[in-house]
Amino acid sequence: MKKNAETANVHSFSEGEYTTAVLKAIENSVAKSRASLARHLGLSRTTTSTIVSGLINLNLLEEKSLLREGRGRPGILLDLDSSIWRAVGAEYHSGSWAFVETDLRGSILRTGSLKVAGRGPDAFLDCLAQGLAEFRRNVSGELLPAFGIGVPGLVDCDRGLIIRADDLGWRNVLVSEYVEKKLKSKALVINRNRGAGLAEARFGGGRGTHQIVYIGIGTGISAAFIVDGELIHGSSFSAGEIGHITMDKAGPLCACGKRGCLHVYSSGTAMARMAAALLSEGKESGLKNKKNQREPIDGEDVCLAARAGDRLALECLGEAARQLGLAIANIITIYNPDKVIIGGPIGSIDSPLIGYVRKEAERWAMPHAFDAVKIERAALGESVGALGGACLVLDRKLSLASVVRSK
Amino acid sequence: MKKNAETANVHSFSEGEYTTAVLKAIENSVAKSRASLARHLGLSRTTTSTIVSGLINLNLLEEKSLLREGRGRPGILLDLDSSIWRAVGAEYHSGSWAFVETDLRGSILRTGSLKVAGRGPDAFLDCLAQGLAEFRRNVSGELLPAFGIGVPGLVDCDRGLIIRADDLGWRNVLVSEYVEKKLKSKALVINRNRGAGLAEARFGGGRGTHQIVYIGIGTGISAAFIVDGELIHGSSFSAGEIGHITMDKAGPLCACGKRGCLHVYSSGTAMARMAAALLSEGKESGLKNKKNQREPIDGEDVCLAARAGDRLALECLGEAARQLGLAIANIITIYNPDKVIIGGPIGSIDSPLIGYVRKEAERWAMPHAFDAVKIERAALGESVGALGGACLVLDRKLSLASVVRSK
DNA sequence: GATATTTGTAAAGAAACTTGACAAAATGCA
DNA sequence: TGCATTTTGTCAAGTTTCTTTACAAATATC
Repeated sequence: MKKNAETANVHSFSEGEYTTAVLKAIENSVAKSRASLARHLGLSRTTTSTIVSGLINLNLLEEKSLLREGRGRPGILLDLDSSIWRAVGAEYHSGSWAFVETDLRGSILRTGSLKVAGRGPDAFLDCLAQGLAEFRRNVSGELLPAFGIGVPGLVDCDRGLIIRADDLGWRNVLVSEYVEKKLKSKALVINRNRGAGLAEARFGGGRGTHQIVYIGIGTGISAAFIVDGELIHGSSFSAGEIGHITMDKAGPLCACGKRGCLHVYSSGTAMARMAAALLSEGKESGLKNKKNQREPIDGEDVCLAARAGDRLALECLGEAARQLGLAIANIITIYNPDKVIIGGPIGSIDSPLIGYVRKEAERWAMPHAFDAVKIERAALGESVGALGGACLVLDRKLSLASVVRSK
Repeated sequence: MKKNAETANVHSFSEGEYTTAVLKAIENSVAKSRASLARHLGLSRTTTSTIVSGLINLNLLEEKSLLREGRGRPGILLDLDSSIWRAVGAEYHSGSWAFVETDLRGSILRTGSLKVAGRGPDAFLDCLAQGLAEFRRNVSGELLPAFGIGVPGLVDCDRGLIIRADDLGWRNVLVSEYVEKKLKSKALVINRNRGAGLAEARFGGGRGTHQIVYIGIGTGISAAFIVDGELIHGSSFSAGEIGHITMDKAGPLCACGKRGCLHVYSSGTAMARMAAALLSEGKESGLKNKKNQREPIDGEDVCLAARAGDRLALECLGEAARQLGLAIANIITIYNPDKVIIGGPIGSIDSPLIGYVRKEAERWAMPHAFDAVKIERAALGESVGALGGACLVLDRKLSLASVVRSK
């Protein structure tokens, strides 16, 4: 497809509609060879061949084995070329920056981290730029010239800034601007939880599904809604903020000033508070030891104890699941997703939580919608937030790779 | 754009990507003249001119006045041509079929209705086919060869059937198949409430917004989620069924078998039940007269009485709004829409309901999301459901018109 | 009234896609 | 085994779509 000179990118290789479609079809495994691509996209085999050649030249695709299926000459299996291009993503989490380097298929090749020295957005940004500069030095291939960055708080993805992060007390942190100035490379910013959801949708359990809901549980709770691989941002970038839906108008006071938010029942913070309260009532639990060590109990401790069978911890999880299950039930009824993925530092733990949630959701969701949904634990590991950042870069691999090669 | 012969539509006129884009740009008023279209779509003025000529030839666009803005030669204002093509939509509602004829801009030119004689899906379908056959005879222009049909219940839009309509006790009603056989014309089927939401999004208060939520309140409650003009169907076509989200696990029993559904608090049925209960307690109200007439009070009666200032009716509305407002607050927090449109037979009445809901929603929604949303009453009138059907036809005006003209 | 600016169209050329043909590589059947 | 059948991938030639360049028409500004 040709473009007007006023807005055109002048490259040796076309970035047309069909080129994107070919890449997507291969990514989603809906087509495997040139001929099946042609059938799937309604293009001639010839054109498909030309497009594929271009993508192979750009090292975005590679030919693999032969496809022996049915009779006739076997096709050549095509897949993303994982040998050349690299994406770098970052995520800020509990005082540190985590970095990942991935190939085009989203496989993590290398990780890194850097603890932020100091407080406030300046130290936060400074450490990010330093960490990225260091991390990109050791990239094992050709770097796609952009960084994807997962950060806490409400993010304006268009302008690349944190509108506000209430936990940290920050407002209007210009992340993209800072990184782009320091590193002379494009920076794409996303809420870290939404990024994790995107990563799960693309590379985790969400592969091949149309509508997924990712629910990230850590100290807080938030969600990501993904329709056909695209994140729903909302009109002011707050779609998915389920932590502050009201479960009970007369419930306990939440930090946000309202009462009975999901946050006060089912977040890691809530689990920890509940456990501490029960312990101070004198109930028996393996968590006592931890308490004696003067380090406060957190949500992860509770989940791990529950996994080990601790009765007090199980009680806390059950209580959290009662409200979380109801919230998920209502989301399933409202939104009718294919899949609900439970992740985040707490949600990823192989604890009884997901079983409780599933049972509760089944009880309250509309049966038709519940029958269509699978509720699963997140498939990806710890670096999923930074991987979410890398997703943003990988989404643009075609244009990024073209820019590099046209130089 | 050329298509492979295997899947191609052989027409005199191209239905390419850009042609669709030109139509959409004009519909959404993002561009007005050939030159502004060219800039907006990144095309040359020449190509844009060619595409526009084709659309004018097909009577989809027309030239209107000159655009005198700034200096230079004035452009020619383009708009949808409302003089030739007609779309027909239908909706089933309380025992009758309603029909509308619209022009390309969604203006209603003519309405009609037909009462269904008999019960059950056979009479329902028979009457639909009869009514459409009669209604299309008097179309005032050229008919786009498809019918858009809004029906109650859970609808499989791909296959054009009612999966189930619990209120009526029906299952697997093959609407498209029947209509297409009887009328030799394509039939597009949608849930009537979702259709109404689509109509409001396209032609009502939702014009120009990105994410809208339409909430239809009649005897039941359901919603439609529309992102960038496209309806979210969900994985099994039940996205938007908010009538059966659980507001209170210990609430009153709902017809669906669960407790405390939104339906039992805020539907028209619920309002009527509440009013009847208060009356039987001996409370004073203008609704008494109605009751004496041995015709049961319904939700509309309550809303109309409330509008007139009746205290008992106002109490019922306030009670309904308390739960509805909370539900909407949570939807706003979760989904962060630009606009929430309250419609349906009950929601469309200019009663105090919307004021109550707004107040309640403000109280419980996350402030950031609430600040970004407008809560409004539906702008379109009674025939909105059938207009929703017509929307489905108008969405395909390009290909439908091409098919007709290529004959 | 002259100049600058913008619009819409025409003719020629470039780019993208298709058609038809053919060699290559497999299967299926005699 | 051999031969017909099927399917893939590519080449050359042709068609369609879009762009570039050029120009007349219609307005605002000075």
